[in-house]
Amino acid sequence: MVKCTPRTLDRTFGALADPTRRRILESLAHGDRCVTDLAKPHRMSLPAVSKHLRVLEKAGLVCRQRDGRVHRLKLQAAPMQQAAQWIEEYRRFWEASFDRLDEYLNKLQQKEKEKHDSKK
Amino acid sequence: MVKCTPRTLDRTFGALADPTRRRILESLAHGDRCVTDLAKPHRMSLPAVSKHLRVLEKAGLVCRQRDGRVHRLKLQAAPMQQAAQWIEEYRRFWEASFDRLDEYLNKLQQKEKEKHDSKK
DNA sequence: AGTACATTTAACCATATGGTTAAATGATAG
DNA sequence: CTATCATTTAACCATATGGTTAAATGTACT
Repeated sequence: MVKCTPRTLDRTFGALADPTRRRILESLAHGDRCVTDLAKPHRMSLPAVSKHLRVLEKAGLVCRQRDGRVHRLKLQAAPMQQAAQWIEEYRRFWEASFDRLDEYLNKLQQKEKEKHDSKK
Repeated sequence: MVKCTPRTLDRTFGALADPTRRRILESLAHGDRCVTDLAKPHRMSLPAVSKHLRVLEKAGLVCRQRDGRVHRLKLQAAPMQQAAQWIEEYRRFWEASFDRLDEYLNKLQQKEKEKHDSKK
């Protein structure tokens, strides 16, 4: 269905591994923005943000539409789908671990209850 | 529900951004393995694999159980859940883009058909 | 034409990453 | 006790990453 080379996953996960870039994507989820606007909330220089945008662009997570001198950035979430699919393969593992956690917590609660009962 | 600091996501996505580490996780999905076994399929030295394992361990994606001189590595997929949740926020965007792709492909097909019809 | 704005490029720096080989650690086997 | 096996640590190297400031580019305004 979705073609997925390792390189693509490298770039996608790599792009998502930085908090600044994730915040940029979050901004873009609320609508297209230009570079300056995207940079505003971050305490770093414009060129730094510009670099982050290039990383996102190379990962295909963002595209850009030049409109005069302002660049309008647009979220392109499609590559995330592949990442999500990759992760999805492991769902049963974390669900299993939560089942074990549940089990553990239930046992703990049971013991507490028994202790409480024995005091009466 | 699931506590999720940015640091955690950094480490999780960062760990997943390397193909060797993803292959290691895939191995571990089939069962626990020791370091030497995990290293075998990779064309790199044991210390290199050892480093990757430490990255995975710091990200909480793997835990280790020393049994004599062999270390038994075990998959711990729980941190992936947070990553999956983060990505999930963007599902509507990639679904929207696939809708647009569908639309586009349908139009294309329609045009082809018209061309074909006019030739008759 | 000249100024101001949006953005990138260039040059640089510190630290992180991914790999190597050689040596150290720690456990097992003979 | 010694040799061997599993693994890590140390020291090193090349390249990547994430940031900076200063200069360049390209567009808009008057």
